[in-house]
Amino acid sequence: MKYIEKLRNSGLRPTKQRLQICEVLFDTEKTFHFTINDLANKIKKQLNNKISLATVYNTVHAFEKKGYLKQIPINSNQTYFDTNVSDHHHFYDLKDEKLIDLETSEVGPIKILKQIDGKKIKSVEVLVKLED
Amino acid sequence: MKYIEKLRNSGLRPTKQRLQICEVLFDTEKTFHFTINDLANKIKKQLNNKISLATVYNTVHAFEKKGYLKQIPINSNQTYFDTNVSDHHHFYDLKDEKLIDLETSEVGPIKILKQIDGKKIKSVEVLVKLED
DNA sequence: TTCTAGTTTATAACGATTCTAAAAAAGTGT
DNA sequence: ACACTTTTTTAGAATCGTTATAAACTAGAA
Ligand SMILES: [Mn+2]
Ligand SMILES: [Mn+2]
Ligand SMILES: [Zn+2]
Ligand SMILES: [Zn+2]
Repeated sequence: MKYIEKLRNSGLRPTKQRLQICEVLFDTEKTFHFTINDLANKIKKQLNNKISLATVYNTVHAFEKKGYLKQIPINSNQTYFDTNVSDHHHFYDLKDEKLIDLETSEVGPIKILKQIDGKKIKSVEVLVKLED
Repeated sequence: MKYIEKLRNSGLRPTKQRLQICEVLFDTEKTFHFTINDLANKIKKQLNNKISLATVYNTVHAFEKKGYLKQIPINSNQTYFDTNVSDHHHFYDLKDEKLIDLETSEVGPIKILKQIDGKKIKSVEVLVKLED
């Protein structure tokens, strides 16, 4: 299995559950956005297999910490994650409540002209809200 | 009271509670960021007066709908609001979990080179995450 | 195999937010 | 002032996403 090494190198034991979640998250043509609930449902359908919700939470947070997932800063009752961990931005369709990727190359260079003493910039993320 | 008209013009009855919340939110030198809980505490201290938490929620949402407050897109267990309703951006200090304003004039012009069919851009918000 | 630390699991707990329904207040007309 | 309607406030309950718990299980090492 191609994820065993990846997990081992991260200090995460390659358990059956983690490998299955890897499949669902990373064995895809395209990257995607999801909530924990989305993911739990996807696992059930796609793998015909129940993984405890607590494990889904634990795994998603572990993967996020290792940089295999990103959390998307948006206001929602649920937290959104992204399997696209490259630097990029998002459209948020307010009506459909859907996220759409906006690549860095699709946004002109962003100049931050203010500095905060003793702090470094870790990331710059743009959220473009859409209406009809 | 200077907020009576403002509320009436918005179709909101100028109740004692709403006027008091207006004072706390808008009778300040500087704009600020807050959570519902922050606000409830501020009311208690500043006005020596209890307002039901449900009313604080209702009022904040009513004010947001009327455009007197903005919600800040950020991932936190609590929702952050902003009394600065002008178009502007934010730094987020990951360590101190604090928001800092970043004015539009302090960010170079942002070009969005991608369009979504049938949708208009409502807002463009930048979140700059800070680390030490 | 035996041991140990890490992981999974069902379930409880937590906490921010929303809902409920009854009481209070605001607005309107007389 | 009064009667009447509509909006608002309120305490408390309910909801629901997320986190904590603690017991059972498992991976990896010796
Ligand atoms: Mn989380
Ligand atoms: Mn809200
Ligand atoms: Zn994305
Ligand atoms: Zn602000």
